[in-house]
Amino acid sequence: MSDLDVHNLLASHNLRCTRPRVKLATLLFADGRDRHVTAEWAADALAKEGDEVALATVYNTLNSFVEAGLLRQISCQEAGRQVFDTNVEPHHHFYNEQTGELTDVPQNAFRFYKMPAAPDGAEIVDWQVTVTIRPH
Amino acid sequence: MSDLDVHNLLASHNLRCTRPRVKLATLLFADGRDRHVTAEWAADALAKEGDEVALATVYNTLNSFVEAGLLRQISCQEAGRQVFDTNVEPHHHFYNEQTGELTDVPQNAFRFYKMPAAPDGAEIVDWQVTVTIRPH
DNA sequence: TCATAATTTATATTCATTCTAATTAAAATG
DNA sequence: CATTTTAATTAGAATGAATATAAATTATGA
Ligand SMILES: [Mn+2]
Ligand SMILES: [Mn+2]
Ligand SMILES: [Zn+2]
Ligand SMILES: [Zn+2]
Repeated sequence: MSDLDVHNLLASHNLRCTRPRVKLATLLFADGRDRHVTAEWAADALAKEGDEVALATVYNTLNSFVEAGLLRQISCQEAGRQVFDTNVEPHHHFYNEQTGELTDVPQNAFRFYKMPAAPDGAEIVDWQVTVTIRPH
Repeated sequence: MSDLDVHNLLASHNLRCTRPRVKLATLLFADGRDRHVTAEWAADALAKEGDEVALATVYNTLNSFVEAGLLRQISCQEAGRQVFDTNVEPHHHFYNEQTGELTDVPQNAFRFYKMPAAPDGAEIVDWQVTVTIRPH
């Protein structure tokens, strides 16, 4: 993903093109890989490249990205810290209980022939599976 | 669940029978209902009954109950606070996105004919589904 | 270029949770 | 029952993640 692509990505999501946003968008989206990151991880990764960004700005930016639909906030495992997922499509996760690492599982890796009905007065809007795995 | 039952429950899990533990065990297990509670909720509930217990003790006790297998710690939704589940059997959850409320879904409410294989070098130890629901 | 509104940032603040260390209480022992 | 031992409780301090504040900076477009 080129500088221009990052610029377009931000612009097309109504996000002003600022240094912290360009750096973070490049870090998170440039290679198209799925990532599950914390604010601290992102701040450290930028710092290692010499691109210091205030931690408050990292939080602000990640939250803006969520609001813009570029990131999704996930809250499975590791209670106590927010994790941001670069994959905003519906999908599931492997959770490695040794390392805490999350890995994507495609939506269609599960096929159910029985699902619970929604409780009265409610509708199902989403479902996601967390598969806990253990290295052996 | 009588006082004696609570005493036996604690004793059989190698937990000394202290006032905070009796109060919390009664609050959480006496009526056999499934509950998903935070430490703060439990502390408030005890205080309302006139059974003040220090918040640190509530945390200590809930964590002891988890270690003893009386509670399970769940970490879906509402990142930033621990939720303790009185149902320690494998099961799934409805998550009401309006209220944040969690409701149990029995393990057998899902039947699948396709599940992902575990990644190389790992085995699947557990899987759980969070079904997000919205009142309509 | 200039004006305006948005963003960044250092810092303070909030909130959930854990830690510390002194006190209290439960169980075990004689 | 009295004593000893060991574990649990607690107030208050400390930690750590995340947000709020408010002053300085910057992006954008007029
Ligand atoms: Mn993912
Ligand atoms: Mn449950
Ligand atoms: Zn740009
Ligand atoms: Zn008892």
